Amino acid sequence: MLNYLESSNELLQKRGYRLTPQRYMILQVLQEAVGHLSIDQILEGVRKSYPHMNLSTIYRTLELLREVGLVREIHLPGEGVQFEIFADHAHQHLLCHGCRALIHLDADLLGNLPKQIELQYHFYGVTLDLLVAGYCEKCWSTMNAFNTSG
Amino acid sequence: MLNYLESSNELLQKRGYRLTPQRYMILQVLQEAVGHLSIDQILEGVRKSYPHMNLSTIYRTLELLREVGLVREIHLPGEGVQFEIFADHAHQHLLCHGCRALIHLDADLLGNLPKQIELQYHFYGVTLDLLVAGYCEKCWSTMNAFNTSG
DNA sequence: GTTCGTGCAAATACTTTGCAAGTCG
DNA sequence: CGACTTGCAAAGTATTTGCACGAAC
Repeated sequence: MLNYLESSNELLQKRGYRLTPQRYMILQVLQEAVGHLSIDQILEGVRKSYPHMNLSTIYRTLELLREVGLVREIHLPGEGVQFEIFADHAHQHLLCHGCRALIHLDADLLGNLPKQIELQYHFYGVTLDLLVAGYCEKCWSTMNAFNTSG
Repeated sequence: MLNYLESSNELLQKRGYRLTPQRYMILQVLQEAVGHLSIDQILEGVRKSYPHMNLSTIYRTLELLREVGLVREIHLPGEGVQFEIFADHAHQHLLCHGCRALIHLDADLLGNLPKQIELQYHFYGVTLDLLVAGYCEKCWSTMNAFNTSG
């Protein structure tokens, strides 16, 4: 997928930034990842090919890439920040409050909501992030053992 | 709303915990708040009536209350963790990547999705959190000034 | 008296910043 | 040369932990 990295380069240049080796490597790691990565995972990933990579460079780079719209950050309860390539798809997670199990939902649950919101609120390039949190069967019964009077 | 605090007490007791003055105050502050509060806001709030309140007590208490299901944590891009009384309503935020403006959406955008998910995934007591992120009109044009070739 | 909870101080973890040196246009 | 970047070290924040003391069961 050189195309992606090339177009990233263009975008950065237009904003007066360079696609340095470090930035390139970070984008590459993010791109090759299936989902979102934590700061540490990114660091690790880059260090496989460039052991010298510095943590503060990661932070600075991610902030830059976020600002120009190449990556986005994801927050999930109980976890640190994570990052991923900015893509035009909805995120849908199902989280159990009890055991903190996290499931990715694939079904298209949100339909044409994005369009609807763009029109209604004059927002553009919107992505949706749905977090469904509740209790899985197991944790639910644990909860209820305490909740029901008696 | 003494009822709420009383039932919190019951719940805690059942799990072998006590509703100490500190915990009581924290719940009270959260309850009186309109929306979600940051750790600092909670500390501040409690200190109005009890200047001695300690930060680590806040952390420990929130973790406890979260675990028993009385409060929940909320993460929004670019902000620290926030907490609120666990209530059975959906959160819907609209965030601008550019200026980080945050808008609460009131409309009922998600319909019967909760029920649907409970049935389909065997999760219970689910709440939904929708984060719609995009660019507001102003930031969108700024972006485009850079994005369009030329 | 034993378990639970708090305050305080110290330890960790996470993130940002300042600066000297290197790279690219 | 001048603007942009990085690595490193240091400074900041945020969060967690250990422990002695006090309160509740």
